[in-house]
Amino acid sequence: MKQSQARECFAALSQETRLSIVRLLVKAGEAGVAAGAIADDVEASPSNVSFHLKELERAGLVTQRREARSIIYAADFSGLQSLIEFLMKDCCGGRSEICAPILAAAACKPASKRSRAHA
Amino acid sequence: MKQSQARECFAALSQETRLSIVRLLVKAGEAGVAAGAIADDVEASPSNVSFHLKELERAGLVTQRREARSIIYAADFSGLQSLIEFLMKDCCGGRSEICAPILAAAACKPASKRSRAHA
DNA sequence: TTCTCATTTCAATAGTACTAGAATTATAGG
DNA sequence: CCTATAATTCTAGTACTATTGAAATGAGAA
Repeated sequence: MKQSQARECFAALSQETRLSIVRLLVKAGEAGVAAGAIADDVEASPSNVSFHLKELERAGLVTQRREARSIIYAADFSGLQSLIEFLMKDCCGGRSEICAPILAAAACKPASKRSRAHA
Repeated sequence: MKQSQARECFAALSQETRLSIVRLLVKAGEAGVAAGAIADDVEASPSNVSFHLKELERAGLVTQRREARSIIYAADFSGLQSLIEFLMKDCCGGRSEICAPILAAAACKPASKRSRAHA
């Protein structure tokens, strides 16, 4: 990923409504969420959500597909991967004992912030 | 990390000069870089870099310490950790087979984009 | 103390992004 | 074909953010 593209991704994520949308879609996974349902969830007008979704798509963070009358949006996990990769690339001059725990902490946790799993 | 704070982080990273600074400091690791040297590296005026460093500090992405006449800035790796954690939290409804490879790909690679290590 | 270097603060300007509402396009059903 | 629904596009107004250069601050050296 080039720096200019990473910048666009961060810009996309720097806006309240858009960040809420991405978080919603990250939770939703591959199933995705229809545009209207997204607007309900983040409590914004349809036109406003449409504007932000286009922005997120341009940044490569979400994908869209039509399903009957609805348009379903889903997080683009490969885009997220590239972004994190870009941010941490060459970190610490390659001393992985510093950055390894950072990524370990980010590992997929099922709806609980604590490390003590209670599922 | 709260959403508002994550938003500030992304906003901080969404600006060309600031993103260059963070990448520089991520590479530099704990040793850090003096403000003046940062300005040279990213090719911006001292006052402009100072403005951006303050912004990055406010977001919790860099730390500063004084060393003689210079002020040394370093990446705040715990801040970066929290940010990635926030972005990927509860992802895919807990189906780690989807998000695990994302984080694996982001693992610390010593200055080479390819997986074939040649150090 | 006085001088010098490194960095920050300040004030003004210019550029960019966000929001809301009305009109438009696209799909499904009667 | 005509109506209803889902979503997007367009336009205009408002607010925020970045940049620049000059002046001020703070730390060390003579």
